[in-house]
Amino acid sequence: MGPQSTEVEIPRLAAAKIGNDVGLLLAKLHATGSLLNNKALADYGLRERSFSVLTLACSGLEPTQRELADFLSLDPSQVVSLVDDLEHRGLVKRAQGKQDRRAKIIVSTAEGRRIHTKARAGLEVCEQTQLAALSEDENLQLRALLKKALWG
Amino acid sequence: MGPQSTEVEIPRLAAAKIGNDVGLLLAKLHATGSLLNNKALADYGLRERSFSVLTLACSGLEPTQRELADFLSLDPSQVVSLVDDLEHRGLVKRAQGKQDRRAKIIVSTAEGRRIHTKARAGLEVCEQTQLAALSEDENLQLRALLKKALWG
DNA sequence: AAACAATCGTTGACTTTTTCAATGATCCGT
DNA sequence: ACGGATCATTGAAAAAGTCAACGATTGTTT
Repeated sequence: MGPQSTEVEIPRLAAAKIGNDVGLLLAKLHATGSLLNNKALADYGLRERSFSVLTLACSGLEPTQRELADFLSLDPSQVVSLVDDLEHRGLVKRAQGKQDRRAKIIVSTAEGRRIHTKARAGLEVCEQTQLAALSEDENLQLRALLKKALWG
Repeated sequence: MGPQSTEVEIPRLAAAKIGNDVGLLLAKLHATGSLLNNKALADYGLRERSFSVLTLACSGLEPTQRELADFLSLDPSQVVSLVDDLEHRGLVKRAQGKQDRRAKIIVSTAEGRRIHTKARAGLEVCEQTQLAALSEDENLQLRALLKKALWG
């Protein structure tokens, strides 16, 4: 079958023009990454999104649900589900907004922070696996470029 | 409300650790990009995915549906739907596989290539808009890094 | 050559996710 | 105090994703 490395082989179709489309590249890397991430997070009963919410709840930034929805590109109703789940499991809790009593601030519990620390460790291994083809420098470059593209 | 540029402002939550997660950055850039891309493609009755299929059908690589599914990270049944739609509109057609008569090769029609050329032009404007914060060099770097991460 | 397991595209059922409008509570500007 | 806007929440409808089964065909084993 010819030479075969342990790496993922380049698919024949990558030669097409579309192999340069940022949209497709993002979609594909995101798809494969999500698969790995969700698998890694399953050990802690989390998925990519609930992990994101948990992380932000642990950040000390005291995000409101609206902020979570905007930041994570989710519908507000989806945030309700995610927070419901995390709250039922005692990992986060809803607190009343400080200036705005309509808003609810999501904060982590001690248990939530415990789980988050563990899960994050698992995820970082996972991320390293996904970007194994990149050097340390390139890894940092990629993050920087993505951030710049998003927020200038 | 303080100074306000025409650019997207940096959300408060981007300061969190998760603002460095490759997974989240990919998800977010992909989400905002898809929105723009689908909007741009709507003029031609296409969406991101059908455009991808059409592009590959126009590539001369004669992809099978299985290859499309693998390359685009889709379930084979989703490819069936996408090809059905494009075929009904006369943009692509199914041809019998050459070595393997089970497989079906997706090739573009003249009309398909015509639409594709137009749609691609629209998309490129769109991509440029999305990555406006990046310089020409950075734009190329980003593509290169994404490709390397995917295929080494 | 006959039998067997594996693969391709397709279908249909099932689950999950997304989208959207409506609601009560609260905020803000007038 | 009034009116319009925003927040979280609910529930319903639409879209997308997942998965197992099928006929046709392939490659392999015997």
